[in-house]
Amino acid sequence: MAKEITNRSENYSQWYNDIVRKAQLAEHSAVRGCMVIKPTGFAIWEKMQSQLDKMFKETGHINAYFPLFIPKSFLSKEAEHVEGFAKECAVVTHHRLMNNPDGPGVVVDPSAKLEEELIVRPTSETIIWNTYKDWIKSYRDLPILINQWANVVRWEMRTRPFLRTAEFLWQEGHTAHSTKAEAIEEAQKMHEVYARFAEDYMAMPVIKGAKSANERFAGALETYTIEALMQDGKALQAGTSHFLGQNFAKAFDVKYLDNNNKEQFVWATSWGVSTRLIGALVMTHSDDEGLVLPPKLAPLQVVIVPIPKPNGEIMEHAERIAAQLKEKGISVKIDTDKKNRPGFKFAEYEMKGVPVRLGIGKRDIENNQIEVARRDTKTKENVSMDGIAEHVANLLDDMQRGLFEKALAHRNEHITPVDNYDQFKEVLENKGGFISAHWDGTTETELKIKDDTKATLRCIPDDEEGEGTCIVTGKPSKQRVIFAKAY
RNA sequence: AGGGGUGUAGCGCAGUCCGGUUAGCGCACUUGGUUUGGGACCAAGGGGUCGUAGGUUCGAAUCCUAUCACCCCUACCA
Repeated sequence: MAKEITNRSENYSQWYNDIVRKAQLAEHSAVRGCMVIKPTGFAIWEKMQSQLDKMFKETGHINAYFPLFIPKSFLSKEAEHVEGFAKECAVVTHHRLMNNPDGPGVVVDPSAKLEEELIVRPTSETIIWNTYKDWIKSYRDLPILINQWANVVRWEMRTRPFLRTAEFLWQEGHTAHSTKAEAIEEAQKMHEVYARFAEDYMAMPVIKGAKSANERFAGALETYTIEALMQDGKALQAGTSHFLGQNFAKAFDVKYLDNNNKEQFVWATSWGVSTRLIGALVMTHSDDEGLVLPPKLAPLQVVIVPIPKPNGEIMEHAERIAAQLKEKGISVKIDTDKKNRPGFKFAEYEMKGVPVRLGIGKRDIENNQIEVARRDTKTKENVSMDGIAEHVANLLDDMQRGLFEKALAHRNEHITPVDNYDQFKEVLENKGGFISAHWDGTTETELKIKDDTKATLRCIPDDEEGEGTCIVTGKPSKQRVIFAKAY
């Protein structure tokens, strides 16, 4: 039987594309740069959404929805913001079509030109702060802690499923505060929420830190990031949280009266994660056999395969076990298909990343046992049918932990401290991964490294101490920072 | 955005250079049968505006022009 998925060692990009397609997460659409997220891929997103949404609610946030379209003039109100996004905006210029006077089909009606063009949101700061202006009058109106689940459009030249698409789904939190300290605390709190989600639910270890001035969000004073390492040694920015200072408040004139009856500008944050996390999930855990998912985010956690095929007796046992699993909150499906043979199904479910597969046949029933196969290690064991639900529940926990530990080990093996520029280049070239090095703190040095090596400054880690000297200039450095080639 | 490549059935491809019966092959799909504890086998079927739009020609998957999409390598980005 032909191998359906390219090996990682052969062609990592192709491997990624194969997984996305074969595990039916997404496919290319008729629209340039836009993908169709298929039911399996969307189910993963729904799992992520429901958990994140819960965490946002627990930290006091509520959901709302703002328009898809943004008046062009709004975008230009914050100078750095417009500079960051102007190059990748979709623009709506007309509001009507007409029959083509010169032939078949329809054309844009030239008489229907918009007075002011509309931008399809690349992010919503401007429309939101234009709205907050009306909502905020007094310190009593603050804080505003709002999140929205939405789609955004960034007109990218090169796209890849989930990692970079012209349209993507995300959440964006936008908060307004009366003090600087409170806004910084908010940005850091959400940074922490993202890190916890990545590690506890995606089983994906991340480095928490701040972005350099050069890598900051357009319009932010500080950007906090979680950076993950993919299996090919490249870094992926998995979530960012921004302290926006008073930039947007000033651009949109959002002021409040404090308790001394004095006008003050409002302090802002924004934070977001996107469907890119699905790409991160794929590239963190999957193998040459297909998708591997952490149980907490797997749309289907357990599949029961009757062997060789469903019949009355086998189904009786299968349904009983399925009921026991559901009792414990485990999602389970019995494969009642009679067309394919067990071997085919095994390969199929491995490709799709179902964490646990249970095989039940005549032999098992005679021995009061069940065959339990785990996707992550590809090992099988026979387990007594009594207490099987308990066993599977523990197994899922083990797998969740095991996937994190494995990813963590890989990540830790690929954080390499270096003390001079030659060593930096050598490690980047031959080993890849995160490189921990001293840096003098200037954009100039950062850009030189990028020009020389293509590595970017991923983050200035929170938990790094110890002074040193910059590997490029020899100037003093407050702490080591993380460089890597990135997605 | 620059360079290179590819578009032929759901998927993977041959055919294109050198135009000429009814456009092929493998997998997948349908039906019947035999199988069934790690990707089964036999037989008979169904499925194509050859990416799209023009053009050249008696005749175009094949030649010409335009256009769109995707892939790889660079540049930019969640």
